[in-house]
Amino acid sequence: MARPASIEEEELIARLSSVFRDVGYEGASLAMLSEATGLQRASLYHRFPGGKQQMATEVLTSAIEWTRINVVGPLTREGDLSKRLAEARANLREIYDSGSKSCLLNMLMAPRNLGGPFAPAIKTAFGALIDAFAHFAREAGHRDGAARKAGRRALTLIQGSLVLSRGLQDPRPFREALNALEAELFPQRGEA
Amino acid sequence: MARPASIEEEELIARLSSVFRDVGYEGASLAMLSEATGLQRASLYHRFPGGKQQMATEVLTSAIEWTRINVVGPLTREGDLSKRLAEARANLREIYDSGSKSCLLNMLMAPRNLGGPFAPAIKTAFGALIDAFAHFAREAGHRDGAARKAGRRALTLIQGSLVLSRGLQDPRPFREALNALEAELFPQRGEA
DNA sequence: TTGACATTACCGAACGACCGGTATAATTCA
DNA sequence: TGAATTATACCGGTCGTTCGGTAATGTCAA
Repeated sequence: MARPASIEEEELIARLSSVFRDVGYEGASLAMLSEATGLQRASLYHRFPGGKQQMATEVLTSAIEWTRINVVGPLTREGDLSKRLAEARANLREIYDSGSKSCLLNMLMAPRNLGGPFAPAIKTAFGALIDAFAHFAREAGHRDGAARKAGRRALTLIQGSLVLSRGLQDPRPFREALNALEAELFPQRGEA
Repeated sequence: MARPASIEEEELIARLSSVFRDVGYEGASLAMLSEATGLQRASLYHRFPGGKQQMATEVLTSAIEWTRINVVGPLTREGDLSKRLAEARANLREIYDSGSKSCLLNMLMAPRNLGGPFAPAIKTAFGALIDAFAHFAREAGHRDGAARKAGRRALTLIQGSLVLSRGLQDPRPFREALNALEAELFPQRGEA
């Protein structure tokens, strides 16, 4: 068909993702993206005719898909609750490198802060994650309202701990947040 | 002395801060900063010979000072615990506009993600906030280790809720986080 | 097999626009 | 006036983007 790509789509997206996660959308220059991927700027435009914005969009789509599979999946499928939560937690720990890497959803929020091109996707992604956590909490014995609150809290803890861990350069907040998930999602003594 | 400044230092910093909070350091152009302040670029350089970086540094310093006075202060001074916490909460709610505005410390973390020019100040600021919350938790009856953990958790909730509230365009996570502070910092039945 | 040709992947060079920053003249007030 | 402040014009550099061209691969008829 065509000359074999020197870099496959998947790896390409991964490398672009790494840049956007590190420096954000505005901070990511074509020079950086070129260097990170090994492709010249013009070559990037061959793969992504829509330019930088398309790159970020595809990276974002890929990240959301990853979340759907590796977090929402375990939280909402059938099976042992503890195992499912442990799996989601392990996946989160890996992708955030124990808290040293930031969340793409947070890094892409800045551009034109409200109404930016990524805002709808981010909103949907956050919503899906909260729903998944809430579904899990519901299944774990929480009542509806409390389950939704627990879902929001779970995601709040994760996002906040990523901010803190990066700012303090200390993995502890992220680790503590992951460990706290169990207590957050399973009703404790005295809770409904 | 000199011609009366058409805009005072305090207001100037506030307007610069607003831009950096909205679009981050890389996203803030001198054109934006000029328009937000009503000052021409050259005038900004008269006030800030160090350029954009100095503007961001002074904005950051000002924000940290604000935090020291309006959050750390109430949390660590003497007096009724509930009143002090309520005051800190009210100040937080106001500066974050009920969750619709983002945290400067988070927005200035991106530039050269690790080892950036703002990283040390951010680290110190986060540390001071955690210490203040921990001090409060300790005073509220928590034991040392638990108090420090509660301090980290309090800041984690605030930062995470800001991320969520902005991403979801929904003030609820931030409001819930503020409301949760009491339960986080005061030992609950069953806790040490 | 071979040659013609379309398709694809990639790159070098250049574009206009805007970046952060500066020099200098005009303006404004004590 | 003289000092402080602003306004204007400009600088080199980098931004995101585009274009023309080259090399590699695939198709297919001869």
